[in-house]
Amino acid sequence: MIMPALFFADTDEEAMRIWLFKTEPDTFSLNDLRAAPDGTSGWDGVRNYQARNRLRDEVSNGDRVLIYHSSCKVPAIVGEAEVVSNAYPDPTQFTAGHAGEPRWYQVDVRYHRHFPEPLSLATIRDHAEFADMELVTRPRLSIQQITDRQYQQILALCGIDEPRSASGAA
DNA sequence: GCCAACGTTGGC
DNA sequence: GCCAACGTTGGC
Repeated sequence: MIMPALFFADTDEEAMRIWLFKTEPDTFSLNDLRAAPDGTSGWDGVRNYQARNRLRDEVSNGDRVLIYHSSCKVPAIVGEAEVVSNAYPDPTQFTAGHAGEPRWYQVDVRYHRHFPEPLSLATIRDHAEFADMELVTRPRLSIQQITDRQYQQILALCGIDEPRSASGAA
């Protein structure tokens, strides 16, 4: 049997990925995550198939997550967290006495930091280099991918002077 | 609160 | 499997 190279690339290397998770701060904010026990909470309530597929198949323990506040006064990237579990069934999908094959998944995330300067959606739209960010091109997707380059640019705009190395390779 | 864009559902 | 109707998202 021949395994496609991509199979190994995805499963062997486990390169750290960078994501952007959207949340409505009125419901669950970065402050709420910080205040959670251990600064850790399950990221539940994702009810979109593409977002679900990413959570289940691509998001993995150790990945980095930018937290974006939506549906609020100043929609913005406000800080950062990290993924501290692999995907598991979202328990909020099961109503009492109605368990079954899980359809929705979640991961656990742990608070890392607020950024000194939140990066507003308006500012992101003003920067041509962010034109291909999913926040711009697919604004409704709740689990978004961030490239390494975008990540470095975002950190700089958010007032982070000495970003952690974004990948294992220096 | 409005409304455009988008995702999902369900009849055929 | 098409597509109209409907529901949701989320910026403004």
